[in-house]
Amino acid sequence: MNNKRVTSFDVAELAGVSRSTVSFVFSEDKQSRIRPETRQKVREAAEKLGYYPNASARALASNQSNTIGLIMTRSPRYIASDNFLPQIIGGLLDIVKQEQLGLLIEWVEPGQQIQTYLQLTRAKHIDGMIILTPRFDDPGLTALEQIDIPCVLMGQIPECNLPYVDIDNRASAKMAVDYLIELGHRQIACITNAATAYSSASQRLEGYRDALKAADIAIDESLIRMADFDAASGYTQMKDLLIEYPRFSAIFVASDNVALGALAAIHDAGLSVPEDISLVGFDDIPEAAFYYPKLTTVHTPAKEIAEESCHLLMQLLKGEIPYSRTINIPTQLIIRDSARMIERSHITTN
Amino acid sequence: MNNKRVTSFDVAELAGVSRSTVSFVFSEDKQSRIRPETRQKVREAAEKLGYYPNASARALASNQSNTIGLIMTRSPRYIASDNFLPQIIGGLLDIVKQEQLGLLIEWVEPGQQIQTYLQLTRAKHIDGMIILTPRFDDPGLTALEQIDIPCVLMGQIPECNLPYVDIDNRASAKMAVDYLIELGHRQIACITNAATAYSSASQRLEGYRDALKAADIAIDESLIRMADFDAASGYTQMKDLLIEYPRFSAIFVASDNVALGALAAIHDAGLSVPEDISLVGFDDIPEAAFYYPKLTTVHTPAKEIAEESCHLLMQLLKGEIPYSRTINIPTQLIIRDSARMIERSHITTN
DNA sequence: ACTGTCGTTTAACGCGTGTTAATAACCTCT
DNA sequence: AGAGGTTATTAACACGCGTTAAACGACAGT
Repeated sequence: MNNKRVTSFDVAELAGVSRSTVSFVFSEDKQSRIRPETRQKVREAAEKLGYYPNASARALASNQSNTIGLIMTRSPRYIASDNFLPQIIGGLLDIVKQEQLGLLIEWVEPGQQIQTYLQLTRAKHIDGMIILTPRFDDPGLTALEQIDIPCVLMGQIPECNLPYVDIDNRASAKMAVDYLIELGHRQIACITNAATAYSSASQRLEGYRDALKAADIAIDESLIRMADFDAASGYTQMKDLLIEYPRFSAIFVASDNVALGALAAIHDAGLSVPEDISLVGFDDIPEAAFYYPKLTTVHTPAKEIAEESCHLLMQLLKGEIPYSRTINIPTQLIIRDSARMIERSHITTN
Repeated sequence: MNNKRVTSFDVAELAGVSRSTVSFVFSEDKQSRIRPETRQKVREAAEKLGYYPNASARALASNQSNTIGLIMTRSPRYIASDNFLPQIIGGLLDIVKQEQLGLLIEWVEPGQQIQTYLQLTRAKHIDGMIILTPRFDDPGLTALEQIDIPCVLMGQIPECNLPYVDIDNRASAKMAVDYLIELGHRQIACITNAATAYSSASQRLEGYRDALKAADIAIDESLIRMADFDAASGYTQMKDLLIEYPRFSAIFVASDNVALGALAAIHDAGLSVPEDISLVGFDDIPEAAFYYPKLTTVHTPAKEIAEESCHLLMQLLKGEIPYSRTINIPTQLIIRDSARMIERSHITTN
């Protein structure tokens, strides 16, 4: 019906007050300045007219957009098979809604990082951002350090001073591999979750190495493979591994997504888990408990990570000095069915 | 360094032209109005100063935000385990980036729909929106029909005239069940993907009924269960089904996510797929090809759906009249390993 | 009745850009 | 060289709201 746009002026007119008063009513913080009855009048008028404060005008005048950005560092092709993402988005949406903020999602191309980050923040599209799985080789990060833009990394980059929220990837991976060693395995392969340009991938790989070293097991580089986030890459890498070098009784796969593919490759090779090969995953995505066999894996509390990131970012936005600029979320090994004690039978099997 | 905000005025000054000229240069469509050399000068000045046009000011002046919204109808709890979502987001991000648009993600609570939709569009946070898996019982949709807001549904709602992009859920589900019937199955159970308030769920259930009717098989309501998007609900429903009513040789599970849980329940019951029970899924999420057994399922081209939705919305935004306001994307039955011809052995097994 | 005080309300300016209508520059042709 | 026509540029207003400083009104005390 009412095709005209409703502005605060209209509301003011109907309520019999000035436009400023309307503005005061709608900026909650200084409520004390307005008399309750006046505020009530304004609210009613706004309601009657169907008034919604214009976000752009507000952003322009106040110089804040009340929107934060979630920056993804992979291409849509890989985003599409990232089962960790929904958990992150779910967690963020929850908080962002409570806080009346908007959530903008963006994908940044390699090589475009600096420009994209600057564009997003300088243009005030967003007040601050959360960078999901940052990369070592991201030149934009140092740019962000210099300019003072509110920003939180989901994942840690060594020698980078930006605030971050992360798990201890290295220790968690070590915990997983330690478990395999405890079970008697000595020949343990590894498939990473991604290329080592991603900090989580290289850190998890380090954890794998740590565990072997601590147990005095020589590291066999040919037992290490790099996957690419998704099940398909896990399948490929596992298949290769089985063909080229079948001398291992256990494997640490640094992502449940990838592990699913690995499982399929093992099945296709006529072997089974954990009878022939023990497998420990990483992430504990919701589906991991339903894989066949149910995955023993490192639980990464995605929701908590999302929430902490969001809170940290909001503190930075408000100018509060956070208790700590770096937050580590504890992980936990979830023991299910995909790993077991090594058996003699294995040796004959392979 | 340059802590002052750079405005088009600064650029104009450096380039020795007026602010309007700068504005013309940055609004690509009317490029012809500016002499190439002038444009070049402006571009260089902008580059040197690190100028990024302010999004809010631009949105305010032009009355368009160059941002579209992706509206989710479920709670974060269910969003977190939606493996279809990454594909949608990946697809949208791809196009949105090409078109220089922003993508805002929002979750709408039941009961808040009208308010949320109005708020988002009237406040010009977004120019238009895509509503993911709309619900029958969403009163906001009729509101959207009346007011003229660019909007595309990902999923069809009967008696709703809003533009939509969808697959033919009913026919696709029938195709899946037809296949089971072809394989000789007569006692076929069904677990839906969600509550029937979601259009896709009720439509897929109808397709299941259609197939049985067409084959003159009586419909046994006790063989029908409703799941809730995720594997956990699939597990629960399947377990119930196996305990209460084990007289079926095949099952149609209207979502791969849910199917994963169902598979786990079947395994836990000591049965196997497809030896004891044949299963056909729906969606063909990327992981489906790696489940155990590899899922026979209906391929839903998520990326294409995302792209078409986005394109349709953009046409609406530009005021072009689209070739068609409703787009149906064809699906396809992907035959893998989870369904097979019925065997006599089955009868003894159950 | 007048002054002073405190708590409300308002006028007016600024945020940075898009865009129209008018001006200026330039070129061609007689 | 001047008129007419085309193109390049600019001045000025609009967009809707936040916010500061000033105006206003009520009220108490002398």
